[in-house]
Amino acid sequence: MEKNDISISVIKRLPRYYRFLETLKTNGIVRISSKELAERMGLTASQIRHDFNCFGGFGQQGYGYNVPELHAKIGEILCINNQVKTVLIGAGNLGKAVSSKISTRDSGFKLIGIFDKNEAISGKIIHGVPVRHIDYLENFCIDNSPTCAVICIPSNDMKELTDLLCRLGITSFWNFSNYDIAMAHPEMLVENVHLTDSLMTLSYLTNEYKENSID
Amino acid sequence: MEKNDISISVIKRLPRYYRFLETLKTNGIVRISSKELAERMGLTASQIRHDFNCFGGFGQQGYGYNVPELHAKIGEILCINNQVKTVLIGAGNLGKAVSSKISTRDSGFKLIGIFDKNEAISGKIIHGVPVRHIDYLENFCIDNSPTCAVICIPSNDMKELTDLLCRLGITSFWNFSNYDIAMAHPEMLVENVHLTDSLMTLSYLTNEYKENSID
DNA sequence: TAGATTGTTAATCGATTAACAATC
DNA sequence: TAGATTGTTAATCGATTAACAATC
Repeated sequence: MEKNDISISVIKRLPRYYRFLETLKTNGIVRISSKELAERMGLTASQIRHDFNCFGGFGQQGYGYNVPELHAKIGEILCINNQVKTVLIGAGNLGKAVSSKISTRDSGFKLIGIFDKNEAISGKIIHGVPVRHIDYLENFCIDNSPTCAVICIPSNDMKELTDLLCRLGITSFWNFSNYDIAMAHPEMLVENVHLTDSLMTLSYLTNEYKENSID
Repeated sequence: MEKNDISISVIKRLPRYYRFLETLKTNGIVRISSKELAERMGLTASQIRHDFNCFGGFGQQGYGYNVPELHAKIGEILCINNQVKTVLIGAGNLGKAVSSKISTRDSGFKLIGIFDKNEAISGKIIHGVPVRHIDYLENFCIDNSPTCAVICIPSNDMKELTDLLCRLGITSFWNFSNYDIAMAHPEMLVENVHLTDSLMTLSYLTNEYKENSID
């Protein structure tokens, strides 16, 4: 099976496998069976074997999986060691919080520019990168060719901004705004983090739970 | 069909419907058909009718759906007007960013306490709520009975913290840490926001996309 | 070899889509 | 009434789980 055939539901589970295997590795655990991993992660052994098999059998019958090997393999699939050039738009609290995730070693991304419309914070250094005024975004992109943009500003004026970024060579977005980039630019890769949607879902579940408790 | 029978995949779509209908309402649009809504949202008309029908038919044959009515109905299902008493643990950049989401009118939650282990920021006011030292958490919960906790601190020491919060009457978590609360406390409601997982998924997709472009 | 555990196919389950009768 | 569009059932599609032969 080709790498490109891994279904999106499997891909969404890879980061959790990766993190979990990292913990096992740190604790010096070298081998694990699908059964034990399933118990620890709250999945079925069947699903784990099915998932791992999507990208080539790395287990050994009668033994299980080699933890460091599997961990490295998943990291490779996730391209954790790449350094995709990335710009951050918006240096408020959310932007600052998010910048530390991008700047983590092995994030797969390299933060090369930060932009904000607030002139008062221009020149401030965040994770080694100076904040520039948003007016410098266009020239910066022409000079440095980032391919990923992280959006940490409100949805107003997002149409102009994303149109500009797409023209300037951005191909993927980590989007924290409610603006629907994927609808406006179907050719772009967009990973959305909709905090308000997540909170609304929790609201629904919390209240449903209460109702059920009463019965 | 009972409210409790709405499947999780439908629930996850409700906030987006809600936001979309809000925009339509703001623009003075009163009626919309499943067909048009589908085109605008990038879904199928069939799915929209199926989804809306889960919580009772609110459309009218030959007419479509009444926007303000549907918007209000979904808000009601999401319990957007509730005021679930909530404490925030961690007042760093992420905590501050997240506190503004909780404090939004119609979030369904009410921020009543903020806690941090950094004594230097004790007494600072965020969205009208003072930051307290984490040592005061226990007594605060005994006095004020919050039922939801928002976790914006690293995963270390999370076991002790979540054990404490569960003992103190917390029943739902908005979890930004990598600690697996749901595995440790299966009886809790947990909505996870795993930023690193989201970024890793984007890393995979970005690199897969590049490979395909070359071919 | 015997026991353990994978890889892989088939069966099941659930979610999405298609179709169309009901009805505004 | 005729046209439009829903509500709802059936068909399809895809993801998860079960089963077991392969094999370490």
